[in-house]
Amino acid sequence: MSTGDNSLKRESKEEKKKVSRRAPCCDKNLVKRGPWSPEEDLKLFSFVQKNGHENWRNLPKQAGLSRCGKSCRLRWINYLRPDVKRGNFTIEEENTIIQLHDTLGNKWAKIAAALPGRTDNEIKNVWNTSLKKKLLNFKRGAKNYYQSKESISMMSSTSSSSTTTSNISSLGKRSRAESEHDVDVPRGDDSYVPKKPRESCWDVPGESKSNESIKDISRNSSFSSNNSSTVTDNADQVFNHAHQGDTIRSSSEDDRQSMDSFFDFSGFGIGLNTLEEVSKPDFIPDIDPLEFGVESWNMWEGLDDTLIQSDPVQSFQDGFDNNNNNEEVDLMRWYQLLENELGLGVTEDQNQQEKKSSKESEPLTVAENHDEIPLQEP
DNA sequence: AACCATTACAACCGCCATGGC
DNA sequence: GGCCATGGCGGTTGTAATGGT
Repeated sequence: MSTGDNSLKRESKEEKKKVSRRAPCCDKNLVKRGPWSPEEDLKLFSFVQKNGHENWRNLPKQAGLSRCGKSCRLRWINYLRPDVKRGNFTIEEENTIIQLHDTLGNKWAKIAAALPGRTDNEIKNVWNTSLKKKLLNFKRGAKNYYQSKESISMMSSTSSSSTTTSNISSLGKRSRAESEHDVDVPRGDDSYVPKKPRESCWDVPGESKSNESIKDISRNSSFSSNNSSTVTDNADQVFNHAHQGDTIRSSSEDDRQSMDSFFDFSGFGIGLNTLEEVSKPDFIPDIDPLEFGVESWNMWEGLDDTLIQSDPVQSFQDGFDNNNNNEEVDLMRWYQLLENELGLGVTEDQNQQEKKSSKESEPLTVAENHDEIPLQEP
């Protein structure tokens, strides 16, 4: 076959492709785009409540909206639908997302199916803007922790000399260059702290997002009634109510913040195979945080933040030195659990031996080396 | 106060799956 | 089986809000 034939064939194929290419669902010049106004929300909400949504393509026309049907559908599903749960994600929900993402990948719709009231879009956003980074920090922390731990073991077993100090530093510390080459971490440092989430235009002052949204109003005021006047009246009520809008602090903000501090170890955590975009050094233990379950996460959350965030190695050592403190005992147990999970476990006997040998040889204690093993960049 | 960087989230885009004809 | 319309999904973008300097 000649090259001319080939080009003809290719052209006809492309032509066919061009011809068969579906026309856009709506004329972008004729439909409105961008953020939805309260009036539009009101129209859509009222219409769907009254008539349902059998055909999204025709809906805008029937509802008096100059929007693409697809846009209406999205707005309804992601925002106006009565059973959409607003507000911040709970720890349990975030844990579920992490678990499911680990097994399903970016199957947001499937993940959303496991979280009633949450939309795939919302979950996707939370993952991309928050959870992914938190887990990244968590993972990075594991690296620091185990590096530090490793260096302590080395010191103990070799009756370290003064030269060890610098070794510890180099092992435990992440260089600036290293930090700056990390993937997807804002500001190139280790201190990612999510900002306060933005409030929706429908949020009501003094109420949580989830308490007094348009959806709840609809539920509480017989919005589902077939009586059109009732629908309209209630829709007006929604409209008026919603536009008292002012920024508020959601009731679950505390949950969010505690979760943030929970995750924001800024250098303490565990490996995750869910973050495929993160290049993993071989020596980083790659365990699945999902193994811990909600109870374990909650236990973490219950721990003193300073214990977790300031210096896990210190905490680790303190655990041996002060077993009377329940929290520290728990922490110690958790570390052991973690180590066992990682297959890097230091057994109880080894711990005792290590402690003993370290006392005998009197190396620099972790406490003394505190400044030498910074887990956070200043 | 102004500017800039960053974040969170709503919305859009394009592709794919499905079902009816 | 092919075509078409529609809905669903995941990736990406746009932008308001926020915080830091």
